[in-house]
Amino acid sequence: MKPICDLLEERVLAAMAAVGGAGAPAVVRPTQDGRFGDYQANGVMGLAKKNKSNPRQLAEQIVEQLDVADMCEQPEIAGPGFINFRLKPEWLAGRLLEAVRDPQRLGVDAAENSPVTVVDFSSPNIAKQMHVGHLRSTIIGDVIARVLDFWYGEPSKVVRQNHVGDWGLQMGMINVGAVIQALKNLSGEKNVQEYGSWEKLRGCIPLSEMVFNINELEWQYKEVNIEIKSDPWVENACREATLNLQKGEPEETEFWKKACEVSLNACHEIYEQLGVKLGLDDVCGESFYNDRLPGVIEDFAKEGLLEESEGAQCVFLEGFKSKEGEPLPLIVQKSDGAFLYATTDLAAIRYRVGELKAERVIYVTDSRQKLHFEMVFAAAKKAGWVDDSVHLEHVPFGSVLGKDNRPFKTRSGETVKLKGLLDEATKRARKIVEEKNPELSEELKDEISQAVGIGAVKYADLSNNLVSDYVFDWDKMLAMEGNTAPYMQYAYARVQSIFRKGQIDIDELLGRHEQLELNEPEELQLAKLLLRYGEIVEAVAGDLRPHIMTGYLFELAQAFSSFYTNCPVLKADEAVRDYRLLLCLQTARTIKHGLGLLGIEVIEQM
RNA sequence: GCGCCUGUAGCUCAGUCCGGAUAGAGCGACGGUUUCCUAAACCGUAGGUCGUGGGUUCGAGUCCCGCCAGGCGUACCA
Repeated sequence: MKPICDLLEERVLAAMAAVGGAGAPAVVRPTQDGRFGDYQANGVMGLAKKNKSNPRQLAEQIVEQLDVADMCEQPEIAGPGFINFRLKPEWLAGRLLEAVRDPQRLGVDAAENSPVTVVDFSSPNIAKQMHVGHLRSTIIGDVIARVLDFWYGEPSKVVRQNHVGDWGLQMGMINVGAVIQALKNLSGEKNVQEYGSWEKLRGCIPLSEMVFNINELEWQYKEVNIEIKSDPWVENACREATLNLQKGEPEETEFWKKACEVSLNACHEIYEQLGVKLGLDDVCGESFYNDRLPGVIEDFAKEGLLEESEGAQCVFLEGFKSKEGEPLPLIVQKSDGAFLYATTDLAAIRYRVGELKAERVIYVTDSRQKLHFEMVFAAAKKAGWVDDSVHLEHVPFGSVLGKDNRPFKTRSGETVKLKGLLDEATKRARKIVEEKNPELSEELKDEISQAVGIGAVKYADLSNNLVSDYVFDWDKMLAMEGNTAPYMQYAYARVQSIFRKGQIDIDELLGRHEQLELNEPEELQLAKLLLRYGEIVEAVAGDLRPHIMTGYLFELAQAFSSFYTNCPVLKADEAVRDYRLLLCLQTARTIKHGLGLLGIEVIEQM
């Protein structure tokens, strides 16, 4: 089904063309105020200005040409030249019925000619547990992938990429850390200073026999950082270990593989807990691009773009300036010969465009990396690796802040681990369920607290405009009132309880109805909102801004709550009862689907 | 210094890309609603120099220029 907005747009355009205004935009929008009808066309005033004609007279001419009698009441001209449309209840009813008959897509058409799209998100580091710093990328990226996947339709054109940090010096560091720790365990608090080099250190313990979990790995990593400060040779040992790994030494490689496995398993437990669709298949980390890095440099050199500056290999791009006003380079190879993240990102672009055949690549990272991506994109274009048919997009987002308006930390100043955060969310939700509905079964309480707790964290994040920072506030996100996950889930549970109480057979209900009537204002309001779902999906897919969806769902849930209190369903006369049941059905589906695109679960009871 | 982002009701924020009608929500405050499908709800009231000064326009929260405040970034971390 074509969105109502688009239908009206077409009709207005046709009418405008008929009075000599072909090519001018119709600017059809939903009205902000119900007194002006449901939709309005604002394009007439612009056209009048262009033609130097009287806007109200022009509007009259256009309205005479307008053919909208099937869907709207007689359009009205208002103010300086707005055309207002009020949709006919019977037309709305018919359309709603059509949407109800499409349980898969809810009457939302898939986009045409959608591009193969890579969504790069989450990107945690090996050897460290995921923390709040990964929260936004992970859930926003997941939402973008879900929305585009639905909007693009079958077959899927969305490729998820988890660009994990699994290479570089930190890999050597965890290796050194693990050995030091193992030695300490064997010989008490013995000082490791005597070893003096990686060669001696690694000889003490067979790397392949080491066993560790993610907590140990992380702790060891921190310990190494401390050791480096007291024993300078440790830093060299880390470099040697890293070098051995890069050379493919079997022992270091095996250790590295195990560390990756342990870390990734921990990440995937978090994804599962969060309900994020990101699998091991989607992992394509820095190490993957390792042997493609020299090629990046070579190609820049071939294109004549490579310049040496202060010992580093750089690409200079127009429009980027440093502090001193000098040209700001994109460094692709450090003076010591090592590659850095710009190099890896460039190699990744080439891989995605060249081998994954991506036509659109979306990077979901915090806004501090904006400049980095601007430069990387510019460099990739300058080198000719991407042409104008490929869209590289950075979706920047703000930080998660604590109540003090500073980056979110624990009381002792540590980074907040995602595991603990999510567990606490569920725990807090559980406490509320216990208070509100102590009679539910334990199993149900668990299910509810899971959905509500995790949903609250995600919803709170997604309902903010991406670019702004937001303050992490348990009480606010778990509140039942306001634009929150629990409010939305509650609205859904209330609809479902109607079907449960009335023992409604949905197939039978659907089979029984060839028509639908909308009479009460609450019914009409609900129907109009339900029919806007497609417009919303399109807007979210187009702008990549999930809060458009949360805003819509909130409005929908409010409209339903109002309908629910004012229009009894099960107690209504048979015909009215069925019309209302259909409204309920579509409401439930839309909330479930919309929350689904946001990666948030619904529950049948709460 | 330069660049980017942000500044809208007591608080949290939509609306700014693409200019349209009397600037919208939620929370909090105040008042009302429960013999009735989940009151984790609903209905109502109060509350705004849209940071600020200019400009463009029939029309500016929205576009342009200046200024103020905060955050972030700004050559070998990611």
